[in-house]
Amino acid sequence: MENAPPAPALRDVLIEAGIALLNEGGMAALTLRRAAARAGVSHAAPAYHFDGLPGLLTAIAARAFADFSNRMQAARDLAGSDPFLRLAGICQGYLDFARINHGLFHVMFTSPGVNRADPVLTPHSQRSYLLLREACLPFAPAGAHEDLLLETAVWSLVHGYATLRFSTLPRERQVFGQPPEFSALLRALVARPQMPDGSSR
Amino acid sequence: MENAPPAPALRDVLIEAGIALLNEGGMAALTLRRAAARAGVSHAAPAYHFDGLPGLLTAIAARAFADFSNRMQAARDLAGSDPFLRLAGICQGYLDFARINHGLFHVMFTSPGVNRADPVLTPHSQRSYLLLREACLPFAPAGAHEDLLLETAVWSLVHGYATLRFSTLPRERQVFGQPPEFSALLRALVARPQMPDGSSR
DNA sequence: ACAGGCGCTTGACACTGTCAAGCGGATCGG
DNA sequence: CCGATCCGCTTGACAGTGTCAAGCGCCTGT
Repeated sequence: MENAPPAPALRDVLIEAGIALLNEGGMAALTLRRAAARAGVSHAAPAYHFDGLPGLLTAIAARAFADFSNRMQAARDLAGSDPFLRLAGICQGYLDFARINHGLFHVMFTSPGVNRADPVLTPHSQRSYLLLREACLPFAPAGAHEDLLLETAVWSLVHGYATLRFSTLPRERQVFGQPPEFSALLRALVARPQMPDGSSR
Repeated sequence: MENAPPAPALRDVLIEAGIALLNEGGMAALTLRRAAARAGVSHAAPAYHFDGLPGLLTAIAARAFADFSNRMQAARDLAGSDPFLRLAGICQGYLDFARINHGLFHVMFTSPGVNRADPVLTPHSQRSYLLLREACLPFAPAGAHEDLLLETAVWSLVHGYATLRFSTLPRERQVFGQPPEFSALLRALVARPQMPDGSSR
């Protein structure tokens, strides 16, 4: 009578248990057996819902991309109406997510085992890219509906910055000197006067 | 009498066995026991030379950074004397390495377990960064001996491009449309007239 | 000749992913 | 109301993994 949970609950519980393990102990702590134990089920239960460890990783990546998109979208909407500030907001959401969720970020982009062509995952990752693409649109050459070069440049720049800044290198002081803020890099890349109203920043 | 190998030979053999495993079967194929078997020694031999699996990964990363630097340097020297072409050569070497050596690239930058503060590793990774920094120097504002912003931007751009292009996404057709060549992205970033002789390309 | 240590082996342990078999309860056809 | 079916999960086993302690052989220095 009362609204029964339509989707199997254990599946979601296992995903959240996996994310918790990832946040606590990094990639090495994420284990099918540990996720099962944390969910209070037997050690082989995850194999029924996911196709092995890659399946769990893929499901975690899908959920992570959803949160990732939400964070970018929220930061963009908070930035107001200026096109550059909106794009910078997207990037700030990107970087905040990478800084706060090391483990999830690693699973999403660089962990082997994730099936990045999974039909459940791809809509979420595409939504992330579309948010960035949309924010790049005001800087497209004429009235074009895309600027593949700018998209790729911003996407590469923010992803590389996030990786080098938060993921691979130990803490701060990673390479040489204090690294500049990202918005300065973005401004160096997006300094073209194609804005609709002509405002220069 | 004859020149005896001064350094322990097994250590290097294990490193090369690990690299071979990495190239053949990716990250999942790299195992202490398999590297030992391929080197023809017992399963616990690697533990003597390296501090566990992280130690082997770190040693592999050190050697990989050396090859990485050599490749960038060779591509730069082949590019002639034009500053932009030299910087583009560095980046081309960077991207070629990432394209050809998926596994090593992953170990160098994003694999957990590598001790990136290891005193054997850091000189090699710093040499890589110094090559890029040096190639950025002609574009520094005045006669400055560094341009931290440009360095970080180029480093982030090329690393993000390499990651998104060769590593995370399945094959080609990864995002939307055919991605532009990297040199176009680089040109969008490095379009400032600070060149010593004033030539615009 | 003898002590010592370096380089490696042997054997064991806990832990991992994966598979086959089985079980319990809900659902449904008769 | 009964029995079959099937979903969701458990149980038990297996090979493979990293790691550790103990030990062995050989080479070196004294």
